[in-house]
Amino acid sequence: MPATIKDIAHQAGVSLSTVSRVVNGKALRYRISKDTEAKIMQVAKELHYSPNQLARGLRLKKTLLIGLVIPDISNPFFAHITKRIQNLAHQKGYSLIVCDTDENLDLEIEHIDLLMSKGIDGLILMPVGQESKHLAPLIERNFPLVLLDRCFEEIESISVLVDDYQGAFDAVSHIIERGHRRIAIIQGLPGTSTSSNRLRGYKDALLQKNIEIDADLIVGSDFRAENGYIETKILLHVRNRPTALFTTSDLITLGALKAIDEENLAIPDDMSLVAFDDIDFAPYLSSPLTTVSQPKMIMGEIAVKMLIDAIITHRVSAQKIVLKPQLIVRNSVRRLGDGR
Amino acid sequence: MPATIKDIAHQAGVSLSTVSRVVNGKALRYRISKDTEAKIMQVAKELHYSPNQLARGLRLKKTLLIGLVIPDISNPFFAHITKRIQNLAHQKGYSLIVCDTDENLDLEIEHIDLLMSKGIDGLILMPVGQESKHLAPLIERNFPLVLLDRCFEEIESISVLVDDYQGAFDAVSHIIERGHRRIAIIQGLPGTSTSSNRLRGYKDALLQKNIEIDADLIVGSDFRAENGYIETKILLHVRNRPTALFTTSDLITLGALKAIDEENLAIPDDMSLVAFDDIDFAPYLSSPLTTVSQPKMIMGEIAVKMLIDAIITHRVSAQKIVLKPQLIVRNSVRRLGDGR
DNA sequence: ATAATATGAACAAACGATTGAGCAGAATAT
DNA sequence: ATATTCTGCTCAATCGTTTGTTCATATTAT
Repeated sequence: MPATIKDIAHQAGVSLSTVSRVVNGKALRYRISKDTEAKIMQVAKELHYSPNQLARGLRLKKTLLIGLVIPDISNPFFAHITKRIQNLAHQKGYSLIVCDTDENLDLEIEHIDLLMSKGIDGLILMPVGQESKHLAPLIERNFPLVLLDRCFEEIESISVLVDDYQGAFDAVSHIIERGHRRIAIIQGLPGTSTSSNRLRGYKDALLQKNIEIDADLIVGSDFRAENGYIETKILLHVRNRPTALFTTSDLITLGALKAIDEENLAIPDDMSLVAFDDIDFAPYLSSPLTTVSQPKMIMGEIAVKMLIDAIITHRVSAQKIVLKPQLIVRNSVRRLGDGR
Repeated sequence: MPATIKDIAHQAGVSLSTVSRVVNGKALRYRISKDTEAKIMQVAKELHYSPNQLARGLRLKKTLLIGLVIPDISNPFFAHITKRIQNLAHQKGYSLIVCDTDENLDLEIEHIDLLMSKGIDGLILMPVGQESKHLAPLIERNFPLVLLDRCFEEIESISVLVDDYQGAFDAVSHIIERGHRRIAIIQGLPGTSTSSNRLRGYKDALLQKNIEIDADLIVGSDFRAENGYIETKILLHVRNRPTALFTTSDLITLGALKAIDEENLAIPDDMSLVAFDDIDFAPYLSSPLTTVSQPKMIMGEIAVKMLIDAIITHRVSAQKIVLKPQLIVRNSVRRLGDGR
């Protein structure tokens, strides 16, 4: 039962409209006398008045709420991005409704519908990524939407991405330069832009060095740790085992590490590995990990800025912003044979 | 411009109230004919009607929104809890507004005020923890509030905690049993219940084995990585260096690891370490970490259930639920001298 | 002294949904 | 044939704000 504008009006002996104008700082514009203004402000203070944002949102058709839909918030990569997004959004006056889809498209659709019904002013979406037709209505309506990390060819929207192709290309090139020829890739969710671009980078790096692509070395089906664990377990038992692994997410890496550990193998002596997503702990693993680092903070920051700009100007101009990843070389790739 | 109840009413040729009743499934209770009901439902489908939750919230005084205020979402411990909370809340029909306070009390106060003005139905708060008077108004109003991870003596509320004292006691006892006598503790934010209870556990474990408490070995000022890094750096250069470290959060641990690594020391050979918060990567560090594991999922689950119960029954009965942590022994504590 | 302008504030509709009360007409009872 | 009860719906108020319009009264001009 917080105080309302009505309570203030009553107690100050003025009308609702006058109170509204004063508390919104429109006193002079509507020629409210200094006396009345002071009186109202004082009563407002006494009653600890705080405007009901629901009513405000209903009337103004803006809620200062933005939705964030994310595949897995327990993934440090997403957690860091979320932190930056929440932080910056709050600075700009917006609150964040956070939804975790668990990489599940149905849940994603459900969450987006729910968010829309809650009247969010804009949406930052890190989509599951295999389907985009549920976004069509938003695009049509010109609803402020920013796609983050993963994008769709067929959709005209604001997208903030990192150059997954380049990241993968650099990672695999690095492995090759250290003398490896049998390099496996454990990919994430097939069909997502991140996965397919990373795969393309992997293939092109091999091709450029005239290394034949072995379909048996292309495995993986999602971004979670179990996937990394299972695929690594299998790869370690295959005849003609690969000498190096390219794991395309930090969680996949985690699973791979577990499998390698269980088999009593060491990195990089028995198995080389390059990971995607630079996690905080990477430098302190049994073998400091060489990884492709993504500019998480920047991604979050740009996403928020683009979104809020779209909300305010009410203009949504489709564009893709692509950020460069960086290969951080530590010590998880062994130099083989001809290794310089 | 989503469809409203009015649009449906117009198109179906009935009144607003009838539409409202039908779409809320109250058709029979209000004796709406099957025909009318069918007609309305069909129009609703066609128009992709979805109720405006703002208007609904205003009228019903419930928003199906709950606030989650958290000290640092990039901390894996909090990220995991958040994931469980969001997941369960969504299952129960609630959405989550997530706020990160960065362990800053002013921000916490600001966020709580903002959340209240947005009309949240309830609040899960992992407080910074040094101050609680800003919570008094909520308690007085009997507002549904669950304190998670950290609590206050002076506040009567629902609290979901882990037994930090026991966790610390077990951890330090384990270190002592392996022959250590000079054991340092790097604590988090002083004044928080977690920090002081962990410190108490540390002291009591030493006392019980007749080891004198050395104030120089009690350091640390917050839960972040920098703190762990700085304090470890100093501890490593002090005369009569400790042989073991008890780091009281995963981020502190991260900083400590960095410092130890920089000094070219190895765990457990040159320095033993027991951490708090069992992180995913713990088993894969240079030396698998012995840690105190907290039941993150359970914590989140209980918090949500208690909160929603309080929201629904509208009864807030103060109680503290204390969960037991578990010491997971890996390989980061060296056996010294008399080590059995 | 009368007309014109300024000043300060109140009225009322609207945002979209919910809900108790009311009101026709049809069906049944007397 | 009249009174009563059902049926099936509509009316109108309400939630807390915002804002264009109106309307007194006071001030200035003529």
